[in-house]
Amino acid sequence: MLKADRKPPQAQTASPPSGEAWFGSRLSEMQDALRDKGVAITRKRAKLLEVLLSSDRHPSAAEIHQGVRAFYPETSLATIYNTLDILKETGQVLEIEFSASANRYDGRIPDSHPHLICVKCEKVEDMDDDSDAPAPSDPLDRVSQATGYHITRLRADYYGTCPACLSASRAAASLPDAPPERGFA
Amino acid sequence: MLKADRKPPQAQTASPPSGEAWFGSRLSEMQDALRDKGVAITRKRAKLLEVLLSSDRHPSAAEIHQGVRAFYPETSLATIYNTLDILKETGQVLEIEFSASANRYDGRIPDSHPHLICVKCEKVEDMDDDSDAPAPSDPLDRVSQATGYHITRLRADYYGTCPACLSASRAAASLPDAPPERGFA
DNA sequence: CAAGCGCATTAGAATCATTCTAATTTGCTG
DNA sequence: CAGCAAATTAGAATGATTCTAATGCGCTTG
Repeated sequence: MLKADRKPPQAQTASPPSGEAWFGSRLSEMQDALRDKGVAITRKRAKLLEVLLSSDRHPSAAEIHQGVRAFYPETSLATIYNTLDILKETGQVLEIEFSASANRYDGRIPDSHPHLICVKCEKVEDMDDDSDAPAPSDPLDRVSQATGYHITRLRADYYGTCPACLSASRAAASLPDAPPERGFA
Repeated sequence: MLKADRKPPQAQTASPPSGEAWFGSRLSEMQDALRDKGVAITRKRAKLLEVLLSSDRHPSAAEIHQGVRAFYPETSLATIYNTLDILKETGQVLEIEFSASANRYDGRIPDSHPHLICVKCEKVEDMDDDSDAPAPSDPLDRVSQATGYHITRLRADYYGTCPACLSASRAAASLPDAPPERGFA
C-alpha cells in the first residue's frame, strides 16, 4: 500500500508512454501545481514535464536538459534547475540526492518511496514491495530475494524539523523579521 | 533490535567519552581494520579515529579536519579524505551523503541504520526505534510521535548490484582484464 | 649508520554539479 | 505601442571532493 491508485509501471520501455492514463493525469497535476503557484507554463517547461514523465530512468538534470534541447535547442541548464526547483517546492517531483554524482528526479511518483540503486550502472528503479513469497527478516536479504539485486546497503533517513528548531521557529513567528536560516533541502 | 550489543549513547555531551566501554572497543575495531588492510596507523590517523568517535554530531570531513588540526595543525584535508576512504572500504565508517552540503560520517555505528535529519539546523542523529507507545501506521507520523521531530520526508533506498550488472561481472570474472567501471560509492 | 624503498602527507590545482548574477528576451496588459 | 514582470540566457561563482606531483618520514637491510 505504498502508492496511490494511479501507478506508473515499474519497468517498461523508455519511450513516451503518452497514451497511458497515469501519464495524462500526472501531467495535469504538475501543470495545475505550476498554475497554482502562479508561474507560467511555457513551452520549454511543458516539454520538461513531458521529458520527466517519459523516462523511467529517474533522469538527472543534465538528461532532462538533453531531452528538452532535442526540441528547443537553445534551452539553458539554468531553466531546467529553475523549473525543477519550483516542482520540488510544490511537491511535484522527488529529488534523489547523490553527493558523488548528479541528483536524479522522480516525477512519476513524487511521494517518498523506496528505490533500488545499482552501484555499478547507476540505474535507479522504483521498488515494488508487494511480494508474497516467504520473506527473510533481514531487510537486505528480503529485498535481494524479491528483486534479484545483490543489496548491500539500506539508506533509511527521516527528514524533518527537530524539536529545538520547531520551538525556535514558533518563537520567531511572533517576532518581526526573523533571521533567515540555511538548512538541508 | 537494530543495533549490536555495545551501543553508543543516542544523545549526550559532545566531549570525548573516552572512558566508555564502547569507545575503546570501537577504536580497536577500527585500528584492527586498518592494520588488516596493511596501512599504517599514524598519529594523525589515530587522532582522526578519536575525533570521529568523540562526537555524536556525525561530523563532516571539515569538522574532523578541525578536530585533528587542534593537535596536529599542519594536517591537510586530503589526509582526512584519504583516511575516510580507507575506513569506508573496510566498512568502519558510514558515509551519509548530501548533495547540497558536506557529507557526514558515522564511526560509532558503521552499519546501515536510520537517522533523523533536521532540515533547519542540519543536525544528524541516530534514530532509536524501541518505543512501545501505540504507533500510528504512517511511518512519518510514527517517527514524528516517537521523536518530537516534525518529519516530512522519509528516504529509504536500497543500494546494491542489479541483476544485469551481476551477470556482467560474473562473465567478466572469467575473462582477462575487464574494463573498469564507474558507479555509485 | 647509510642507502633506499614505499607509504603518508601536503599544497594547490582540477573537477563537476549546482547556484548565482546581470543582462536580455518574451509575452502579456493596458 | 509602451511598459512591466516573469522567464531565460551565458557565463561566472561556489563548494565539496578528488587528483597531482612533489616532499617527507619511518623502516628495513646491508
